[in-house]
Amino acid sequence: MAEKIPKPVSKRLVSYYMCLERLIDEGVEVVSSEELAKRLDLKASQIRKDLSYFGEFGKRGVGYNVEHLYNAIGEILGVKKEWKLVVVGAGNIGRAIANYAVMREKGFRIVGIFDNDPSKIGKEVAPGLIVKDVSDLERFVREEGAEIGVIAVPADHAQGVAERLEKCGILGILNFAPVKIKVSVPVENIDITAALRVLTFEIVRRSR
Amino acid sequence: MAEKIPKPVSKRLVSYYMCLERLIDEGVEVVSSEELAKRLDLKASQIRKDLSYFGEFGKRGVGYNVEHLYNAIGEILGVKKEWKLVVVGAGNIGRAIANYAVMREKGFRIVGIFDNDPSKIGKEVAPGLIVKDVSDLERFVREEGAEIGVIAVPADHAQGVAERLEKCGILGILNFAPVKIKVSVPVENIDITAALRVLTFEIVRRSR
DNA sequence: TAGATTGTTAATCGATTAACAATC
DNA sequence: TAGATTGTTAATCGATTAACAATC
Repeated sequence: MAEKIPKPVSKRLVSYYMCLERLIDEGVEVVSSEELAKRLDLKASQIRKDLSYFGEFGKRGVGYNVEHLYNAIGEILGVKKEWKLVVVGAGNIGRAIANYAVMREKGFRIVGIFDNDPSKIGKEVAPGLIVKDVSDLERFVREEGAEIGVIAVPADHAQGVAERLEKCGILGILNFAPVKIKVSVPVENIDITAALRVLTFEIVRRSR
Repeated sequence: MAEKIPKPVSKRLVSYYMCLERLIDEGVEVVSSEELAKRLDLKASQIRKDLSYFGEFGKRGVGYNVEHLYNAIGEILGVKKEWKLVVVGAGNIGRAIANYAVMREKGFRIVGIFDNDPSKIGKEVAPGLIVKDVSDLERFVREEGAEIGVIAVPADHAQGVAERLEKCGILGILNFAPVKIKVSVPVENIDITAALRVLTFEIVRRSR
């Protein structure tokens, strides 16, 4: 331990967590790294290695207690807590996020949504969620103690919004704008157009 | 050349393409790998190496002609063409995709959207886009010659939908459901909840 | 105890980067 | 020509995997 954790581990950790959730639903109580590997299309040794960065969670000769491992990974991922989100941008993506009920179930609660378009401000875009003026962003984030900022504004506004979020104490950013954001807090990017381009590249490549 | 292309190259290729688009907007005519690297936060030698898998695009001592490289990468990515998409699932995500105008501008045209919920079928969810019964999916895909399927259904239906799409000749899948889909065509995954979990993991990790 | 499966080490594999000859 | 920057090789770095001792 105290070893450096390879970057791909975090994504896999999330996939382990989701797989264990499913195993709990199925009523499975104990699972081996081999069985997990089969379900996730990975190597068993990779799963054991990944887990070893965080501790020892299994019983030799037996496997992993599903519920115990699930809780342990949940702890590592910061799942316990309810996270408060603000969404900046009330266009298509912002509104879809605001209405994406699954997030709430998983512990991500949207506490505010903002836009600079006067025709959008004041509108209720999801049950109980009224679009606020983005000029009120900083005050709101501080008062509500929001921790995650979701950027759903056009590309040319994304960096500016990110800097504002960073300054008022946001801990992490989920960015839907197709630009590389430079801030000191962690950023996760979701770029639908980029994903489509990677897909068409793969399609074109295979057809040769 | 004829060398195996590392997996991360495709994502970077897309980022080069987007960066060159911006450079064209800025009126820049020639760019060095050094300048590109600075903008994308990469190493210049990585960019040169990546490009070398596909050919020679620069002039030694000079750099790359922005427009020429842009077109060359566009060719590699399969950008020229207009791609026809069908969206399966007319919930929040499906509808957001249907309304995401940016995609159309980039050459991704949504030709159909499907659901199995009778209360949704027949509704117009985007200008000119009426939700169709998913039982009509196969016929429609074949007749329209749709190439890309977007899966925006709940996790437990995703694999089934994917297999149906595969069978009727879809060339690639963009999957929003939080499950690993097993088909022989290329799949790109977008999982918002998973991205949020990776983000909170990073937040929790840094706070230690 | 015998069989199974973990946790961990060491070997392998793949991707990135530095360095430099080629050449504009 | 001299200076700059590419394309490519070889060295380095990091991640994955096989193998196995530890142990349930």
